[in-house]
Parts: sequence; C-alpha cells; structure tokens
Amino acid sequence: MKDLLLKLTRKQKQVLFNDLNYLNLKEIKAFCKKHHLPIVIHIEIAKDHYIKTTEIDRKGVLLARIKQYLLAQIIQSPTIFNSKVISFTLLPKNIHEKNKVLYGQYKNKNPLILKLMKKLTNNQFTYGAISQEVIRKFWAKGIAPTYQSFAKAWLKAKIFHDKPNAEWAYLTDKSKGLVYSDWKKLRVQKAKSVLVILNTIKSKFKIS
DNA sequence: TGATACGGAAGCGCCTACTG
DNA sequence: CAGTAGGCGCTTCCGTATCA
Repeated sequence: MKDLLLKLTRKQKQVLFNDLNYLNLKEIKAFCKKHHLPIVIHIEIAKDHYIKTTEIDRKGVLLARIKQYLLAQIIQSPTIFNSKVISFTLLPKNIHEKNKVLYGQYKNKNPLILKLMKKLTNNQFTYGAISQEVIRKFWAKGIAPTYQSFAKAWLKAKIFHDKPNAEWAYLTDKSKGLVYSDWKKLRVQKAKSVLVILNTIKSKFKIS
C-alpha cells in the first residue's frame, strides 16, 4: 500500500504528523470534505438503516482518520452507533446505576445524570472532554454500558489522563511551558505549513 | 417545509500569575 | 497559603441562515 507522502523523509513525516495537531477543526473538516473522509457520526435507526446525526467526531478521531488515509490511502467508514446503544424515549426520572447509558438519552448537563454519576464517582464526575470520549468509545464499539460501568471507566480514564490529549495543541504546549504571548501566530504558521503539504495531495478513493 | 450548515456563547481542560 | 482570573481551543448547545 503506497502512502501519499512519498516525497517526504521519515523525519518530515514525523513533523507533519505532530503538527497536524495545530490544525483547528475548521481546517480539519475542510480537508476531510475534500477527500471524502467521514466527519459526522451516524446512527442505526432500523436494521441496516443509517442516518447522519448532527454530531461530529472528536478532533483526535478525525486526525487518526487523516493519518490512516495519508499512510495507506484508506478511507475509514464513519463512526456508527448501532441500534443497541440508542434510545429516543424519555430518560426515566428514577435512573439508577444498573440502567444503560444510551445515545439519545444521555445528555451533557442533565442534572439527574450528573447527580447519579457524582454518586458513583465519589463526587468527582464532571461533564467534559473525558466523559464524552469515554462514552463515545463504548457506543462506537456497540456497547451501552450501565451507569455503574460508565462511572468506573470514567474514573479510570480520569487517572490515565495525566496530560492533555496530543490534539489539544494549546494545552499540550502550555503543559510543556512552550506558550508565549504569540502562540496564536505560532498555530497559524504551523497550520499553514501543514496545509501546504496537504494541499499537494489529490483526492483518492478507497473505502475500507 | 424540513434538513443541513454555520456561528456565537458557555463550560471544560491546564498552567501561570495575581489577589487577599 | 489558598483561591481565582486570564489565556486559548474544543465541545456542546442553541439560534439563525441556507439549501433543496
């Protein structure tokens, strides 16, 4: 399988792959659209019947997809939540830890869910990047965890998460002490040189 | 009209620097 | 010393714009 970056040295590829993190979501979306890489999450509303949601994959997921495309010319299929992990019936008022966390019912900021999750995590749970990452990973695998196992997974992820995700460029630089007054300029510069390389690539099709 | 895309606002995540 | 505001991007939410 040929990759699309033949002209680059190994070192240059390393730099490129690292600097992809400096692209913002708008730039990433534009590249994905041009090359027909999926952006939007799909759900299965009936057997083998899929529709788009309004939700897009996280930045890290999109970047992984782009890397796979650059290296192997493979266009991965979109993230799909199958019917087993979905429900659009109203969230029960008396949810408890044995209930399943389902797409369509689980909503950020829902106070009932927050209360339950706080209870199950020794008051540590917050709605944020980690919670979203954890639950989407479950759903993408076709698993609807109970609130109890979601809480357990969240606590584990929280401990594991000792530094910002690589794709959060600003926070990563910040944690390394590399953020100075003109970080925004740095981001634009890095993004520009990444885009110069990416723009040399013609769109290809190969569905995995 | 319904579906989709876009845009702004608010909260999270992290560290530094400041305030009391 | 503890607490908090500032800085920036990502995510989510929600209202508005656009398209078929």
